[in-house]
Amino acid sequence: METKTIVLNDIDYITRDEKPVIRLFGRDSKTNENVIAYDTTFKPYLYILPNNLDECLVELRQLGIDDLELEDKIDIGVKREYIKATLIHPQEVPKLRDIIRELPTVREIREYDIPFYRRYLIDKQITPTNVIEIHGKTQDMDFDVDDDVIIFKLEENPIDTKEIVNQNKILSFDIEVYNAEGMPSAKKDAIIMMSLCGNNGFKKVLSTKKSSKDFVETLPTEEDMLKRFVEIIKEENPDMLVGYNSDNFDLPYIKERADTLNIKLPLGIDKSSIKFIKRGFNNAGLIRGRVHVDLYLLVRQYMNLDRYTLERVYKELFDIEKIDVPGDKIFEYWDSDNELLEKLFDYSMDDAITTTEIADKLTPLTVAQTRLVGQPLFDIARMTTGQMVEWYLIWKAFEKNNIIPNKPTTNEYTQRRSSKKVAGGYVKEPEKGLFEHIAYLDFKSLYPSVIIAQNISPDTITTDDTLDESEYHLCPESDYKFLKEPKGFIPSIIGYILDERQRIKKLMYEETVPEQKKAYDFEQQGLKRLANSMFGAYGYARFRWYKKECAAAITAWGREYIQDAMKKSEEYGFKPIYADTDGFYATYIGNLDD
DNA sequence: GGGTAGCGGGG
DNA sequence: GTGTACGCTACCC
Repeated sequence: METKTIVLNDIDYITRDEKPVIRLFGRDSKTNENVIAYDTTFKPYLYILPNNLDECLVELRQLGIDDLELEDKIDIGVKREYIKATLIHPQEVPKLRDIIRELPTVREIREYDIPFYRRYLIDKQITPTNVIEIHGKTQDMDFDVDDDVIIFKLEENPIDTKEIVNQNKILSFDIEVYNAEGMPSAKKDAIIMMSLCGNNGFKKVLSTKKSSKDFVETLPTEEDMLKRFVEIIKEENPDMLVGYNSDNFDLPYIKERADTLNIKLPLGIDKSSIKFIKRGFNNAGLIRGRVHVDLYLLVRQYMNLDRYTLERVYKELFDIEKIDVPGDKIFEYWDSDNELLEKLFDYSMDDAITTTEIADKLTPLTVAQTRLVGQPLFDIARMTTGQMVEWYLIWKAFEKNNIIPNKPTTNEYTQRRSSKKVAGGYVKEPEKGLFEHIAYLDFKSLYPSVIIAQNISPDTITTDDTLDESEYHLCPESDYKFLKEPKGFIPSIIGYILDERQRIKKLMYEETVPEQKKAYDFEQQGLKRLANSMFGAYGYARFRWYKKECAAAITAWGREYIQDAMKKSEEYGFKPIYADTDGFYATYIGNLDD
């Protein structure tokens, strides 16, 4: 048996002999070769809570489901016995679950909608972007792959070494398109330039026109340009392919152009073309085995701006104006064949360069979040913070033997959405006037602290009126009660996140190697975001652990905390003049010489 | 006020 | 893909 260590970039599954085959895509951490490790042993499953265990087992066997085991799992604080039904193929699950759900002996089904590759990552406890140790042998499989890709058959579970790679190789790309008739259409408007820029210094603009600029490479036709584009991506073999709005513009355009010109686009490690995955209201451009990140989505998540154009974002982050060519004039610059064309080359190059610079600044946080949440970087880069919280909790639920709550049905979802909104933080309108000796006092992570201190969790909320007052926390402004013991699922996880953050911050301050110091900084930022998003998630209608009462209790206690703090400050000679949620401004009116 | 249509980024 | 989906603002009645 051989052992390899790979940086885990991506994961999927394919079907062979009607059985699923998990594929881990990675890069050998020593030789840098591309590796696909496959696992034929992993099977899909779901949980069934029976009304009548024995009868239910009979009914399931009648359906031909005979790989059945009994397992104790905790459901929102209550231990129950579930039937774990293991199936052959993931695509059976949606078909069978509807039948199983309707069986008279079945009370409820669980964990029937966890994508197969995510299930694998969770169950094997391996994390994308980490270094993974794999055991098995180099053995061919009928994957269509490039010659230099190593195919590896897993014979044991992969092991997460927890080792991380601090610097990812980034290659950004951008295209310019002929647009004499307004927004271009890929059916008729050619791609005129394709720019590429790596964080290793690689810079190139491909075009069908000539230039004296050394970064320009001229190709005879658009077809040749597209082929060269594929070639460069294979040669550079980056950890991350980055574009700006590339999910919805560049990649769809490139794909449609290739289709129109009737040429192949073997960008994936398995020689596959770009695929589009429907995610919400827009596409995600997937290049198999490589990680495509659309920076626009990260920028939307991390920055709060009036507009999110590349220019605006670049100015905000670096305080430098980008080379500008008005979008609707691009075809005029192209047709000019004079210095305007030269300016267009510069503009095209600059778009890719700035994209790389922004990526270098923002993606380390996304990679840190990937490692915390344990899902693929491709997915994390397209998740909202609420979804990240959910997948983090799903991972933790597995660790703590908690069964995962179901996603809300459409009915539950619309009900939640239409129900009255939870009251927010306390706001004191600012007092008019000019004040001296202003102090700002605020709570460090107010809501996470409230959740922990009051043990606010779906599994600790109680309506039991026989309890003694000493046994629960009573929420102000309402009669919600939360048990003091045992520690709730979510408070214990937030507690862990906050402790972990303190530990990482300590490491960060002690660290002397700048690279590592930065890595710790991104990790603690990721943890902070996770802790702070937990409150919002309680009120997010699509959240599996949604609990309006918890959200309401958190803000109610939050209001109490801040108002108490304001009162207390008055005893020390302060007069609060403005407050919002977790902090307030106060003017010092006591004697400063005291 | 409640409801829905439209839009973001990209050229 | 163990598919089915955002969140805000403008404008309407």
